[in-house]
Amino acid sequence: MSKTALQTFEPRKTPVQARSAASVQAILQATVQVLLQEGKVKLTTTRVAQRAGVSVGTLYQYFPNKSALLQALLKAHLDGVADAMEKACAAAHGASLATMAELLTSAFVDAKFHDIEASVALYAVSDDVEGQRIARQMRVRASKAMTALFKSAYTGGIAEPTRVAETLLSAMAGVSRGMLESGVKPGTMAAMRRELTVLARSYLCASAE
Amino acid sequence: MSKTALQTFEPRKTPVQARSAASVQAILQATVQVLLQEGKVKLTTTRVAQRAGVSVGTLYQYFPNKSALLQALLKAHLDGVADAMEKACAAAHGASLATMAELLTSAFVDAKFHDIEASVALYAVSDDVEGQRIARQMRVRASKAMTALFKSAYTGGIAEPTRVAETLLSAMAGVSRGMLESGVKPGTMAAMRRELTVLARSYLCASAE
DNA sequence: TATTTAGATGAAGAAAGCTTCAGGTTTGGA
DNA sequence: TCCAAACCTGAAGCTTTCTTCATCTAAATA
Repeated sequence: MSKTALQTFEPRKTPVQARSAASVQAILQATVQVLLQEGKVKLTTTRVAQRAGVSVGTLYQYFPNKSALLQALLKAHLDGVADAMEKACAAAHGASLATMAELLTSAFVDAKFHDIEASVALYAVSDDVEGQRIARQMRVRASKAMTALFKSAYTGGIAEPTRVAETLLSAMAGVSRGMLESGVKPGTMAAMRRELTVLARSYLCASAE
Repeated sequence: MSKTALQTFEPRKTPVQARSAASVQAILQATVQVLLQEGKVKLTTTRVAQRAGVSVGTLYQYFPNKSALLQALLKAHLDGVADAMEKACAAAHGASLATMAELLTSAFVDAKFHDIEASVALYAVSDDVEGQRIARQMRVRASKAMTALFKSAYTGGIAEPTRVAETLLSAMAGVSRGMLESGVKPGTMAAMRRELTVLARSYLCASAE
């Protein structure tokens, strides 16, 4: 086994006492804060530790390296989104396309805007090579579930369910991103939700044979 | 004036001989290549210069710093997209919503996929703080033009042209990104073009009063 | 209470990158 | 041909960051 190629990203130690669990939480939150306020280029392990109120050594006790810290954060976030989408697909099984559109957009928006700060901050992380891999996994999970859902459609089936699923998912992701990156205002958010529903519904219905 | 705050991003020197113009071109292309093959974290000025076949010193003769190099690349790319969108809006003025949908998606896809390598590579750049600023400027230009276009719609006007413009633009961006980041295959591209047109047309028509 | 285990600390080693600049080469005009 | 301007070079200074580890403190356990 090559020495350099093998790089573990597993946590070095799992917290067993309450004290250390708090440290880990503080570190994760601090990472989001630093990402938002300083940007990814200025994110250093020392700075994160400082803001979390712990020492660098503590950080390295739970995360083997800086990259693992960022990946853990991104994975947790995207897993949440994928979970939400799968749940929504299960709930919408057999419904009409219009209902599917509503449930899917609701689930996506809720999941993505649940922790707005993290969502915004993590865009900076998702473009690293490893970040892209994680994002892709999430897309695969979601679009698989959506494809299966479309096949179960109550009225007029969709000719190319996979393609439609991927397109719709990307579109929702794009619209959310556009909004998150240009600053979310409470009022605008409700409007976006509506637009996204309109978009999803009209696209799905247009895709039905 | 603060010493640190003032940072110029203007080129240090403008090429006047053919030799230097070639160097600049080589550097820009090399940047894309390094970005694609090594990723942004491993992109160093030395590596870029090496791949371009020049020395670091030469690089710094035309770009005041690493950030300026990346920004120049991103700006050129996004300016191209914004130009294309404005042109398409001018061409579609007064047409039907369906025609608008087709012209807008065509323009966007053509511009974005004109230089696929650069498009893919530059996603990694667009998430830096300065990159986001540049991306925002492009979005503003495009959505302004689109808003004006929608107001000129031949049949049934759109109630909230600005919101619809921003939503559609983000959706197109999202779908393109999804495709570019998961690897473009020639066949799939034509399909995506169709899906995007369907999406745009159905969304625009659904948004008409 | 004594002992062991978990957790925390932060100075410092090591590595890497950005940027400069003094000096060399090429080009184009006079 | 000769000179000035444009262009190129790359070793090295300076800074920054990651990561380790010997040492200390707190908690749990017997």
